[in-house]
Amino acid sequence: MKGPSRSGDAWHMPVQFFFTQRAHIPTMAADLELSPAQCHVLHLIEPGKAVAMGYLAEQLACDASNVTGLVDRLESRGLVRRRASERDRRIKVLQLTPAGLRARDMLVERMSAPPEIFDRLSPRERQMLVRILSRLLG
Amino acid sequence: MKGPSRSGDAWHMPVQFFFTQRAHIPTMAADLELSPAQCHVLHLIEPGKAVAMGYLAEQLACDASNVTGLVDRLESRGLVRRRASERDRRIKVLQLTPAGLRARDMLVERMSAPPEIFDRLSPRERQMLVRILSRLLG
DNA sequence: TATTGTTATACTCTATAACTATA
DNA sequence: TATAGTTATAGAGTATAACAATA
Repeated sequence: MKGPSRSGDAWHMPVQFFFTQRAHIPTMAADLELSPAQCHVLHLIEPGKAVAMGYLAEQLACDASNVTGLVDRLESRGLVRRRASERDRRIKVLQLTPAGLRARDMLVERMSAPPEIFDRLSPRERQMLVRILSRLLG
Repeated sequence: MKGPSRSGDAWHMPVQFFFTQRAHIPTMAADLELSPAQCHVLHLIEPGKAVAMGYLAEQLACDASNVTGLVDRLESRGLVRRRASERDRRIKVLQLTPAGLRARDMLVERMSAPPEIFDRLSPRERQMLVRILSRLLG
């Protein structure tokens, strides 16, 4: 593919980037003995914070029943802890266990620097990438 | 989250970007009556080109048996065509049908400009994004 | 004998619908 | 009555192992 000339081509590049990244996930996840969906859940639970099941369903854009199964498996492996909220006992809140935090750290580490291609960016390009992606993420 | 100060933080932004994009896929795919995996396959089959099943397994980083099922479902919906290669009849090659091409075009269109946030980038930032992602993709 | 793709099997992911507990 | 999460069920995604056809 030639260098894009029309400004519209810029829109296609994130698509390419997404699918390329997506292809890396199964192998990376398998190394951590996780599924891609479980990786996504771990990433959504920020260290030291408690999040509700419903929040995960919202962020994953999936049905709540799905979250139940995902959390079942993560909990059975000791990566997250599930307990009823004190304010509203219908709500179940989740927290990373120490093992879950380690898994999440490895995950971000692996995904952050998967191939060496990042080294090919200059410091200025890295800075620019952060700025642009920040704006794309709102 | 504050703006990143250490250079290492730059690595986290693509991770954040990936999972944010991943969360958009199920809804977008459902609108096209496709699964995320089927979207990935369609994206890998470039218009007018024939690709082998094995190539897809390689690009998806998944087992070949998996590709059989994915292609079965895409073929049964008339989005791809599967035939034996003439040079080596062990190899099955795939091509988009006209319907498959339309689906792929809609897919890229939807993923390329999902939210209006792209408008917030200056022309120079867009250009920079293309250049940086091009290098990240090799 | 080696390679490409398929089939058989088992588990995970996912949505829909019905259900339980709490509000 | 409404909401948060679970359970039951079914279809799709995924890996492993055994297999068929071709080379």
